Amino acid sequence: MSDEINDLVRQRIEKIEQYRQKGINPYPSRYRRTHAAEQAKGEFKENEKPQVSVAGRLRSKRVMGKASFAHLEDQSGTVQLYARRDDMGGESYDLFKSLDLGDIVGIAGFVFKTNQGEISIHVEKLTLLAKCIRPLPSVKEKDGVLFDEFADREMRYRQRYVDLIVTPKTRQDFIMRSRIITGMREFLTHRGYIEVETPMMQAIPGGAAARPFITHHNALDIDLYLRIAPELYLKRLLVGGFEKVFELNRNFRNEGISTRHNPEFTMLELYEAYADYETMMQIAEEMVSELAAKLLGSMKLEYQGSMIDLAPPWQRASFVELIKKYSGIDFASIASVDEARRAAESIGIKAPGKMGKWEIAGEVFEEKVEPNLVQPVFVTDYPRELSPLSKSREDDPDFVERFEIFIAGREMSNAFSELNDPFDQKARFEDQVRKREAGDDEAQMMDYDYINALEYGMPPAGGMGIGIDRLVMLFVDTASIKDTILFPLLRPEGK
RNA sequence: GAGUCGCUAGCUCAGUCGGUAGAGCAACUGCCUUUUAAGCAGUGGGUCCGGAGUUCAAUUCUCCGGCGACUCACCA
Repeated sequence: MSDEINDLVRQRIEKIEQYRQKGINPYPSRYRRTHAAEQAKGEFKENEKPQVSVAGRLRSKRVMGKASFAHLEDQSGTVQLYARRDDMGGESYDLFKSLDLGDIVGIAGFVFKTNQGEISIHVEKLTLLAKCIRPLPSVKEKDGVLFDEFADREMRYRQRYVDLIVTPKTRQDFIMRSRIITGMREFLTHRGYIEVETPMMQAIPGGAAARPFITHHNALDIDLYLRIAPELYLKRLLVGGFEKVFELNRNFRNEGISTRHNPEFTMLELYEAYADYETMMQIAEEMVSELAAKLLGSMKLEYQGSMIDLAPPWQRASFVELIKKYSGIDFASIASVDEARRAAESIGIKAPGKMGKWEIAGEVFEEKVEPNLVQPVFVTDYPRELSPLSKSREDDPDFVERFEIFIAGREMSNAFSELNDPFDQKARFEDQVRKREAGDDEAQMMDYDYINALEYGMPPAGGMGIGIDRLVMLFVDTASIKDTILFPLLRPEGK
């Protein structure tokens, strides 16, 4: 708790003292309410006085002598309160007048309609439930327009609880996030998937190219890594005989923070035995478009000024052809690394010496292709060199059965037919180890136990990962990933 | 990690070509028994992010530092 005291806080603390002297407990243990605010309004009947009790936070107050209006807010919405001295008694009315914006109160009374036509609660009994001693940002609202909106982004992230109180969009966006996640669970469980939990602390961090966080287990005296992906554990479960599994939880990557990156982020990963990357495309299309239809009421949405149509089928285009289309470079007809480097440099893309041909192609893709991929598209057939866990194409082993989904210029998903050949997988790991030894600290580590698992036989399978935070960004039309994470990582405030 | 911008009352923001600051809302006092960004009258409230330097004088100028936003780099 902050020890910062200003006059406004002091005044409210003094009110608490006054309440206590009058025998009013400013923090009572419980209050039984009969209705949520929105529900209470639904009880209105002409010429009747339906009794309700509600509880919530006082968000506005208009005292007009011996009568007052206020708005009470709970999670369901807001309801206006009407308090009259003659109906509740002087002492109780004085308490009402002394309330501050932000106080949490219980209200018992009857539902009626004001002259202005707003269904309200006529207060008969007021109970203080929690005194708010810190002043809230004084956001006001008329016809859905906010005045003096709480705008300090730093404060909104650091004190998300305040942001949630005063910024309706923040509340709505996180409810949307919850619905998306719930919707995904339903979608997958209805298809026979089971949800599993695999280690977040791993001795060998695998399944992605990223720098991990390191932690230490004291009793075993070993270093452990926070997982960068659950992939290798989920595929061990395919070996074990679970045929449809998913995990929807956090990954941790020790990398930069940006509008699109938070060190801990939420990923859906799913794996299905006897399926392949084509199956994953169908699941992605169906799941995302169904969620949009259900939660947004439309498969079209506006994201940062662009109209995006999520209705299936989504466009499909190969990695190589997209690069050719947007950069003019045809990597399929380029034989040497030097030639690839010259081609990239000719369009202003740097290609450091240790990069291979397809890594250079990856750079060109990021630079020239990604920003153009506004409508949903499956980018297919990645080079094997960039895909150490994907199964090679049978007709062209230099490429793999893999796709990434791009929407609004962002990678939303990565999926492939899973590499289940232990010999091939071991060779790919060895290749990664060489890159690692050459200084690529994002190359993957050898995982002999994973190879061991594959040696028992993993059924052919399709798998997919979907970045949840980014998908939520799309659905709630926000430019920063921080607006989809309740408590994004910020540097601690120095004192 | 680099660059740009920002940090002034509880909140949203003005402002000071260097002479220690102002508005609206919020708060306090008074009036007001159907208001709703309520209204009217009055009052209080600030180490102007921190430190150092220049100066008679720094919130303002310079430098260093802190935190944030955005862009870039890394990445999903």
